[in-house]
Amino acid sequence: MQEIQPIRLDNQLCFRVYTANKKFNKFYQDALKPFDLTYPQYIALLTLWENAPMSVKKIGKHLHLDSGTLTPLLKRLESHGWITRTRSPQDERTVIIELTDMALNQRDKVFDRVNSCQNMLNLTNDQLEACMTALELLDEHLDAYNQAQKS
Amino acid sequence: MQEIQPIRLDNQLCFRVYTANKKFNKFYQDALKPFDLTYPQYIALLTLWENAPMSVKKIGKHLHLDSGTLTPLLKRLESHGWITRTRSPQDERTVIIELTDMALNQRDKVFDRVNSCQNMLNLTNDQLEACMTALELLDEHLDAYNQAQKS
DNA sequence: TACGATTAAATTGTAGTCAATTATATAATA
DNA sequence: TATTATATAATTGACTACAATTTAATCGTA
Repeated sequence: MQEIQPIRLDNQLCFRVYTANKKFNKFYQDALKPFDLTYPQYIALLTLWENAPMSVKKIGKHLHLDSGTLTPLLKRLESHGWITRTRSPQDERTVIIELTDMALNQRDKVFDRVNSCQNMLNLTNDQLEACMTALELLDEHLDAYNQAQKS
Repeated sequence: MQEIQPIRLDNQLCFRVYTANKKFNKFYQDALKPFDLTYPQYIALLTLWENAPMSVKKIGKHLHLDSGTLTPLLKRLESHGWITRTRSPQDERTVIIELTDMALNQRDKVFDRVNSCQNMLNLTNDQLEACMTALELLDEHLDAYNQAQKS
């Protein structure tokens, strides 16, 4: 006969991640308030600052988001003047996202603000490294599980 | 003159947490599929299995969720037969959530299924502990920041 | 060339999240 | 006691997130 392991919420790693994610959201809500950006909009801009111009598909690959999430999000960024959306003349299926001058001009201001907020988190490099390592490991194992379940 | 630290998405701890959270969601979507539960519904049940009966307010304190999230979520759990929602006769403002017999009967089956899926993650106790510790630390620092910004 | 498969975005529907407001009940107090 | 303040849920609106479907364009191939 099998012994059932009772599950306590506070012991659960998933709940720690879930909670940390929400607190990070709040953190960035404060950090990004001067720019009227949400966290998902911010990470979309982050990848664009690195790689623009990009197709919606490519952005989705970087952020693990599909068009159901990205299309409205990008329309909001467009209406706020951060990006432009244009169909590629070479392939009319793809939409090319480019950064506006405003987005390029604001980049360092955003970086500056975020960096200074991050400094206020008072995490040492060692602590930060330990967190990154732990999450990378977790990521790998979750990937392996999710991959295995697809088949 | 100040040097601006460029921000790369893949280096960002927030993005690791954001990604891990989504992968955990997918993990639990698979684990909970036999019970037709979402992850937020599952953690609501977890705290109820520990503490029921509970008011909506008290559940919200445990999960860091407000009534805007909980009211519809609990209505779904009710319509699927997991819980009952009744106004307290002592204080008509509060709604008391109780578990149904079905929820009590299913508890061990859910635990069993989740435990066996967690085993498939192949994380050693040491690795699990390291992740928990890292996230607890992160939690504290995020709390400290968010608390400081309120004033 | 024409037709079937594939691909990229957009759309639709369901669910979660939070801020802000509203409705109702209870508590505090003038 | 009447009025004000406070507390609890519910509601509304905006934004994510994802599964499933739809639309349109492109590719492969018979």
